[in-house]
Amino acid sequence: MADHVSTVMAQWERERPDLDVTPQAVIARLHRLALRLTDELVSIYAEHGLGEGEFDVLATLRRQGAPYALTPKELGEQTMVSSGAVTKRVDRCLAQGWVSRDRRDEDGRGRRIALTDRGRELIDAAFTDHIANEHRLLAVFTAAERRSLARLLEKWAEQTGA
Amino acid sequence: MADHVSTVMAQWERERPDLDVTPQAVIARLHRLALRLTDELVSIYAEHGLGEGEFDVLATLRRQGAPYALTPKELGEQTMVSSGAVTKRVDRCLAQGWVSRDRRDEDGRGRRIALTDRGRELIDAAFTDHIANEHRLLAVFTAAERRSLARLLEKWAEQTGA
DNA sequence: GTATAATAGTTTCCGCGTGAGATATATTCC
DNA sequence: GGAATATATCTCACGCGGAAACTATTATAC
Repeated sequence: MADHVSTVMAQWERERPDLDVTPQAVIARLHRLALRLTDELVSIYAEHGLGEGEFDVLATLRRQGAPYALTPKELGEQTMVSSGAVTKRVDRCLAQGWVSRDRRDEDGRGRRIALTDRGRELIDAAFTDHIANEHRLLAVFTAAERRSLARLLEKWAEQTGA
Repeated sequence: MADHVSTVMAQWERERPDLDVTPQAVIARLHRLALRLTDELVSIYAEHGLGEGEFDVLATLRRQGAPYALTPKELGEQTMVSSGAVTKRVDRCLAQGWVSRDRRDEDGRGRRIALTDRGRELIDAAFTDHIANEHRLLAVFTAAERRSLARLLEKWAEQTGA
């Protein structure tokens, strides 16, 4: 039984025999898989009342270690979203009492976003479930396959410009 | 030089030594990579005046072969977006004269979305560039690595429910 | 054959991210 | 020290997709 991407590739080979569409075996599959995995991950976030953006913010702060704080700029760099998105994500976390937002005294332009106790408890619980979920999603693979996949993805990411 | 994901994993190991975060080596990398690749692909679509949604619609119709037509339902299934999104994507393509939308006589509920000549010329040009772009993005890898990566992704997708 | 259910698309409202501008504060250069 | 520039953040209009409600048509049940 051919998967969707194989079918698509066969169609292209018939329609555009002048092109070598073999890259799709990697690129199209990777994108479809990423979409599907995102759905799986998001469903766990939702069990904790979190959207993807909120999870992203809280987890990023949490893994910095005490005192669990970053500037909006750092937050944006680590989570790969625009400054406007950071503001709104933080606004939402703020409304729920998961983070605080203070002016930094060293630099009046800067802010300091920090986890509250409630935020920390929440992300600790959610992250525990999240990791269990990732283990479940990877259960298809042997340890060797996982290493191999991780290595290939790392190599690719590094090339593309980490 | 460690990549971003390695850094993140090291942070989690320090902060949450109770968890085995190794799955992130695969899952987080895959997601970051997918984001980055999407940007690269979209920039080529944009050179042809296409957004991702429009490219998706036109390419899906094109690869069906003559007469390059599908129903909105089929279009939605193949491109993994909601029915509302299909309507709007088709609206946009329609406004540019790239597709037509007719009532199907066998079933008055159904529609038939078909490529126009202009739409076909456009997607043929755009897709040629798109595939060249994918080759460029995969140039990092040896043929064996590409096969290996394709196989691992296929296995995973198949498990997750194609 | 008519009522009911199923199916195909469309519309509407909403949430979220982007990107350009606006604002406030810092820094640099004379 | 003041003007010009740079930096950090926020604001806002916009585009896009999701989900549910709605419309139109067809299929099913009796």
